[in-house]
Amino acid sequence: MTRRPTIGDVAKLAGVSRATVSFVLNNRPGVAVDTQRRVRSAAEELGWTPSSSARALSTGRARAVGLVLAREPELIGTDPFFPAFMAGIETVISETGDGLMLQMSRPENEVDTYRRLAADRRVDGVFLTDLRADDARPALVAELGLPAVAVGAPDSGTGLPSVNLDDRPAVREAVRHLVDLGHRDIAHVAGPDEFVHARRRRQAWSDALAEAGLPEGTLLPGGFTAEGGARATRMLLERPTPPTAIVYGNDLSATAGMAVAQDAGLRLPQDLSVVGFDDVPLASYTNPPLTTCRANPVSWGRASAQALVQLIETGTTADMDLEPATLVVRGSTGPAPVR
Amino acid sequence: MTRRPTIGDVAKLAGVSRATVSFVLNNRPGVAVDTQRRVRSAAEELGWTPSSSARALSTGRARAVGLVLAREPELIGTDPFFPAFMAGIETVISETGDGLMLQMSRPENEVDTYRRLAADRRVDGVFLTDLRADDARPALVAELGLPAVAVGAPDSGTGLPSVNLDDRPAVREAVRHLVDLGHRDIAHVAGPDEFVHARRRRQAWSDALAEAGLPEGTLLPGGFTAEGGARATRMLLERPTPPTAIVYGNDLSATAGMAVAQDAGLRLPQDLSVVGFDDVPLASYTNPPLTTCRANPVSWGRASAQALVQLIETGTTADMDLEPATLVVRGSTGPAPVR
DNA sequence: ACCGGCGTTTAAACCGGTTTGAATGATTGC
DNA sequence: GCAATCATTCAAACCGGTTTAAACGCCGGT
Repeated sequence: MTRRPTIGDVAKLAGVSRATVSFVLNNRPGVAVDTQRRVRSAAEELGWTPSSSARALSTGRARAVGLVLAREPELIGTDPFFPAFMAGIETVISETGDGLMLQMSRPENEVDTYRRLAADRRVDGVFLTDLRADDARPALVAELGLPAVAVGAPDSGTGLPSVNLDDRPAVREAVRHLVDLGHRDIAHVAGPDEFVHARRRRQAWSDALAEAGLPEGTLLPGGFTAEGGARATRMLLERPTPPTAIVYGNDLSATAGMAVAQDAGLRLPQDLSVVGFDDVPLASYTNPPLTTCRANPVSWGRASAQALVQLIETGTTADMDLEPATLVVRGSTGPAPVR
Repeated sequence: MTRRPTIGDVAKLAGVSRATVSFVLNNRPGVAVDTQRRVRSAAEELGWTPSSSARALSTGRARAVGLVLAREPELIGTDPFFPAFMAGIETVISETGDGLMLQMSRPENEVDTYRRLAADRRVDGVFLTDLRADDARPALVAELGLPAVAVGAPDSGTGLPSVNLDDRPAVREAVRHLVDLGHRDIAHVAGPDEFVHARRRRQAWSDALAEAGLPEGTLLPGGFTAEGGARATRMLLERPTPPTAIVYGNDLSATAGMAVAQDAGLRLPQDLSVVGFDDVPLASYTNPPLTTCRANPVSWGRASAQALVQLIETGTTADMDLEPATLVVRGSTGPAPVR
């Protein structure tokens, strides 16, 4: 196994200095076209590619961005958001040859994870997802001098650029859809309240009820999990007057809720209407097909990556608002039962 | 914003040379304990952490491993395997402060992605997942001199160390379970045949039928997707004599299949038994709860990471076999209907 | 013949660590 | 008392790039 070629080898073969090779590589002006050709063909012949660590050292840029997934391990696999979001990031950064460093951590170690990411300088910037109401990370990245964009935290006073995709229109639309179908008792099985997006969905549900002139609905925590959704559904169905419709924080808890309701002998949607959130691939294949809200996490990842890259390169970037989530009506919602 | 401290700053503050600081950092023997203390407290005071790029440059080790996800974008979010697998990797590499570089690519660009990963030397080794029957990657990583472990390709002549988790016992168990329940016509809705693991599951199904003295069952492609599972199920149900049980390649297609069957008026499990694979979080909350096969992708990730780290550090590592997948019996399987 | 200016190229310093071989001072052996 | 040994420390080279300031060759103008 022969040592892999360095810039010096290329320079020698092309009969120029290392500086010239570097200039050509970064297509800087002021190199004769003939020289450029010689350098390029020498590089090609040797199969030379610059070492990223050497480059990182001299430029001070790691050419990588970081994503921290701070979820309970058992939740990690259940969320369709992250894979799609990462795919969106990738489309942007791979264009410039940048990399994505992934760190997973338990929520309680999150801060240390960011600290290490910053200390090592393995990344030039990070995404802040799953922002919580009282989140320590904005202050942390500011302290560390680490460029960061907040993903989905528009109303924040974080001082960070943020990329937003509004969940609320879809949820409001869902509630209106149910109201139009005659529902008057519409419950919500929410995600963990510390998450900004869970809270926003809850707020949208609550606002929409008020807009429709309805009293406050029943609210139960579902934790974005199947188990939580199932438990909340059981509790709702045990009430003296169960709701006729339930809006869930995500598809996972909605699907589990549907199963619980059917298990209790209810027919969907005749006896109970159900709405989810996410539009997971399975949603059109549940029985009945799940009415749900669809966002576009790929475009979200793409926009977030663009914002972060710009922030890293220029020092500033504008907030961005993506197309809001929309309602997808399928078979799990229907006219309210007559009591 | 003050420049972040370097090893030189620490050395000056501690009153020693940079070499000494480096020795202390890497706890090499031959430094007086008193000096060690001084260096450590100086580092602490300045909040110094070594720059990973500088380190990478001089040691020639990137201290990161790479994972390439070459899936169709629409499939990326549907597989519970990857997040869990990555979580397992993370538990191992984070101990030593290593990082995980994630690259997503379309299957057709996969080779280029590995090439770039190797050329940049951003990673010290890679995981090869989703191995296909005639896979170009083992030869590629050998050519590139890139350490790699094959994830789940035991029978291969790849020459690569591999970490395996046998799917087959669970599938065989599933078929036996169905046979015990009186089923004689057990179909299989398989994953893409180019994947080694999809093929293995199919083979196990087929072998188990033979072992039970049954004729060959009906085989249909389900592509590991909801849509594919639904379509295959429709086709199976349209047959003159539909199977009384279906073993699916994964939970996603199984769940979609259940919905299709119920939609066609079948009661589960009275009219049709269904078995999935993966044991996704939703599996115990479908209606009826899904009988399925459970592997442990977290431990798989952990073992793969250990193997890769050892391979990187020592140049060799032993193949490893993990505990095979097992059958989890729930409500979607029951006695065969009497015809 | 000399000078200024331009386009092109380069030597050398630098990024922040690691590593080697030698220097230093203290201890031991004879 | 002096050389040999040992533990400790350090100066300097090195990793493979980028960048700056200076040098070079060549041209036209006077």
